[in-house]
Amino acid sequence: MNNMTTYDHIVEAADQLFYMQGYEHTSFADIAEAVQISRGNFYYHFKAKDEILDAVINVRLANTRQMLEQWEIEAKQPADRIHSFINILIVNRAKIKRYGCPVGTLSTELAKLNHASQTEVNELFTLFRTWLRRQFSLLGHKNDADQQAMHILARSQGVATLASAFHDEKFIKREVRQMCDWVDSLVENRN
Amino acid sequence: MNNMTTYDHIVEAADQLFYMQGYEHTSFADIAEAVQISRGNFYYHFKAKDEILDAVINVRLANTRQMLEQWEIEAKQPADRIHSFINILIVNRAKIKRYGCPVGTLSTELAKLNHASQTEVNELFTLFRTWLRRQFSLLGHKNDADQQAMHILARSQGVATLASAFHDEKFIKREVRQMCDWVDSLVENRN
DNA sequence: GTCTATATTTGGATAGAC
DNA sequence: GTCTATCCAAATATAGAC
Repeated sequence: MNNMTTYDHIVEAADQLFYMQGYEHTSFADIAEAVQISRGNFYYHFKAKDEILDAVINVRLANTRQMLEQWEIEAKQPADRIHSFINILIVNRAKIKRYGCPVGTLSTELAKLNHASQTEVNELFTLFRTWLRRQFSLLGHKNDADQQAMHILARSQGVATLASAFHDEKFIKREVRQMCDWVDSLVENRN
Repeated sequence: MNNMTTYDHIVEAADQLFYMQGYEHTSFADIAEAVQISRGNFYYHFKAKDEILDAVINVRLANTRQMLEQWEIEAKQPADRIHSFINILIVNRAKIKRYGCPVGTLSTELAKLNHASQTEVNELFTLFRTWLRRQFSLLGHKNDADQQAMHILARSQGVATLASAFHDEKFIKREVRQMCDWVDSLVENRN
């Protein structure tokens, strides 16, 4: 990946910094230092800070779509696919413990800033929601698939928030197990 | 309540603005306008912005303690008390839909700012956690009372986050009912 | 494409009059 | 206690050289 353009480097660094420090708290100076370019150089690639945010969101959207596709390929059973979703809490637990969920925290911040890109960030949530809904539907829960999707999304968000507040990885593991068990119980109930 | 001091007015306005706009995004100018005082006047009451935050947190801690005491007086059964907790999602649903949970969102923001007052904000979470733990214990779940407390805290947080992202009050009501039912099921299992 | 220099604005904070 | 005036630092953004 050494054929990455400066544009890509900026977006990549901004992505990480927005996650770790928050969008507003991250300055051009911060990003410039991470990418090792001058502040002035930014404005060749972006008109304003908002545009970097949009670029970051678009990258996240693309990555998320790819990840969801991958999970669908890797697991044939919808229950296993939902497990894959729940398991990102485990896979990313180190960062979640420090910075929370990248989607949830950005969504929350932009809501308070009343930022124009709120809708686009929430599209990230919608991506997960729609994908989960389809899996629950395949599981045989056609009537309440969307409600189950929202339910598991919410629980994941809550786990990320509290794990971050209490810096507690064991809590993550415990809740993840509970959620997976709950998904499995849905399968059994169908039979 | 007209015998409130300027100090009180500042803290009250800051409390609301920190909730609605976030801590960092709220400027002295914002608070000054809300309280109708000059910017310079702040520094008679507070040495720095951080001190206003501390004052806000202390007020929230006091209010929370009082609220928890009240719930304990109003309801004799632990299950009903836990219902009272869950029901703040309904009571405050209009604001939650717009700004999320005042505790969770502040905790998340301060974590990203790596702010010195993180610990104090999380004391708010601990207040709820300890109180809930006691109720679950009284319910007969002595062994896993703390886990139940964390579980219901996390679910509340998740509901607040998603309700805010999707601006969905019906979702709040549905999840609140589920949580209350879950608490009731714990009572039945004990018998 | 990238840099340096600089303009502009905002926000936190201080000094001192009233 | 409250105000006005002001300082200082940081942050976004622009201009123009290389």
